[in-house]
Order: sequence, then structure tokens, then C-alpha cells
Amino acid sequence: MQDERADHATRRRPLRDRVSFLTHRINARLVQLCNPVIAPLKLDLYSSRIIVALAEGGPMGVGALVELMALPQSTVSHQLKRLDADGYVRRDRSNADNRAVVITLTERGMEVAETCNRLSDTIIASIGDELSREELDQLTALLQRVFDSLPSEAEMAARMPVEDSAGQRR
Amino acid sequence: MQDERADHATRRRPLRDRVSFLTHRINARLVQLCNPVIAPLKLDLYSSRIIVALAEGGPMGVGALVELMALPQSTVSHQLKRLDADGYVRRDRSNADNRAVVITLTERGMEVAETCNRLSDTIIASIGDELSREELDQLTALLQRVFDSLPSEAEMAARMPVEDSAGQRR
DNA sequence: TTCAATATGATCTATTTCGATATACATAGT
DNA sequence: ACTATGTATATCGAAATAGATCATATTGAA
Repeated sequence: MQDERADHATRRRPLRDRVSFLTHRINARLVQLCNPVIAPLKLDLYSSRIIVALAEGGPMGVGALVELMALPQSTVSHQLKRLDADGYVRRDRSNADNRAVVITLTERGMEVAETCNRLSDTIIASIGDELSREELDQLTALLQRVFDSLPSEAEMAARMPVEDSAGQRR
Repeated sequence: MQDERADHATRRRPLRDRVSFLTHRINARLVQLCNPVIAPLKLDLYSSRIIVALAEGGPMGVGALVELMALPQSTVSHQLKRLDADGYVRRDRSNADNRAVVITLTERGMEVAETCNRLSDTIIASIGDELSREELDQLTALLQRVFDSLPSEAEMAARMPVEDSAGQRR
């Protein structure tokens, strides 16, 4: 009669100990740390990651970047427009499919990618002072599984019907 | 002569395997999943977490929330103003220190906190389908250590001098 | 007491975000 | 060919973010 709940339910954790909150906190801190550093290049964490992705994977379509970054399509589109205006990428219509746009790093973009990677290295080095190589690998694997486990938007809406102020289902 | 680098340096990981990127990705997906669900309540992930924090820890000052959320002070201030306008919190001058403001959940705020926690439960249940209890605990501990290992803004600026377009140190 | 230094939040403002919608092209069905 | 439907990206506009600044309160030193 002491614990009638199932499986994982070992009581609701305090906010500070929830994975979802911890990822938020780490991310928020990273924004505060990194954005000022790369602001002189007219970059932020979003755009710098897009640049790193392009440096790593070569030219790719907007859709691929949307999938990778897990951001709204309109946000990515804006970022790319700005990166284009600042001379870091080119945007060319694909000749295979004229709807699609292929994003390519410019020369300057590739240089900046190196700077962004050094920033990333700095952060990772800091983490590496605290975690062993094995722990880092473990963490990486766990985070990947967490990402993959997240429900789709459809599942989400089904599991969490919220009522508005008038008490109507939405 | 094959690996002259030190310690953790086992080559730069691809973006997808970096802890900092994974936390971004998880977070971005959570925003996309959760915000639509709580939008009818005029909440988002930030404000819902503030509410949960207040429900858990009782009334607290703005500074404490800034520290907890790791967000810019002005962002938190705006969120609280909105939460006040929407009737979820009260903001009272502390009588111990007249500069300080104490944030308290209203009755309605406490109700909504329950909804926010159920949303959180839904997410965690989803993760719990993939990770065992032990893995979850492990992950939580690792993430906490990651957060604590992040450099201060001063250390950051020192380690990452970036030059602007004119080649000047900043 | 006076005043400088510091602390706490609110506000101002430029920029960014993102849902909704539009555009532009592609493919399939008739 | 012509319309319908689908897919890829851009644009629009309302709202949110965050750096800079302001207003006020507290503390402490001379």
C-alpha cells in the first residue's frame, strides 16, 4: 500500500533534477556565455551551429538544416537570409528540384566555421575538466536516446489535452 | 607520432555528438512540443517553469528566479510582468529590503502549476519509456555536473578572444 | 550627515523568433 | 493541357528576447 504507482514513477522530481529542466539550464547558460563572444562576427549560437553543420556536412538544403536544428522552418529561413547578407553562405536554387535551395558556405564562412569550432572546443574542454572520457561518451549516448524518445507533436496533443479559460477542449 | 594531443582530445566530435548541441536539440524539440499545448493558458516553457519553481519552493525573489532559470534578468522581469498581468503571480515589495520584490503564486497560479507539472510528467514518462530508472539518475547527475563545469563569463572572454572584421581584439 | 559604491528590478529599444500565410515549383489525376 | 494536391522555402506581423540604461534603495566610509 505504499507505492501503488507503476514503473518509473518514483515520485515527481524537483524541478532542478528533471532532465528537461537541466537541458534548458545548460542551454541558457551556453547562450549567455557564447553569444557575446561571437557577436562581433554577427553570429549567435543558432547561426554558428548552422555554419558548423555546413562546414562538416558540405552544402545542404534548408529542410535538412531544419531537421538538424529542430527549429521552426521560418526561423531557419531567417537565419540563412542573414548569413547570406553577411556573406557567410550562398543560397542557390537546386537544379535537380527548382523548389529547393542549396546552402553553401562561402570562403569567409569556412574561416568563421573554424572560429566557431574553437569556441565549441573551449566549452567541451571545460566540460572535459569535470567528466571523464567514458562519462562524456555515456552522456552523449543517453542524450541521443532522450532526443529520440520524445513524442511527436501528434502524440503530445493526444496525451495532453489542455482546456482554455472557457473550459473548452482544444 | 599518431596522437600528440593531450587528455580528452580524441578528435573533434561531429556536431550531432556534442553535448552542447544535443542539449540544444532536445530543448528546441521540447519547445515545439510543449508551447502549443500550454499556449491556451498564455504560457510557454519559460513561464511554466517559473510557475513550477514557485509552486515547489514557495515565494521567492526575482534574483533567485534569474539564478534558477539562467536567463537574462530583463527576460525574467518581463515574464513576471506578464504572469502578473495574467493573474498567475503577485509581485510585492519585500519589507525587509525595499528594493527587492517577492513573487507569490496566486490561487489560479497554483492550479496552473499542477497542469504544468502534468505536462512535465508526460515528457518524463516518454523519456522513461526509453531509459531505465538507473540511466535517468545517471543522466541527471551528469547533466548537473556539466552545468557546474561551465566557465564563468569572465573565463570565457579570456579563453576566447575573438577579432572583429577589422582584426581588432575585443 | 553626506555621498559614493553597490544592489535590485523595471523599462526602453533594436533585434529575433515563430505561427500563419504566401509563393513557387512539382507531381498526379483526369 | 489543366486542375488538384503536395512540397520547399520565403515573407509578414505580433510577440518575445536581451543588452543598455534608468530609478530607487541600501550599505558603508569619511
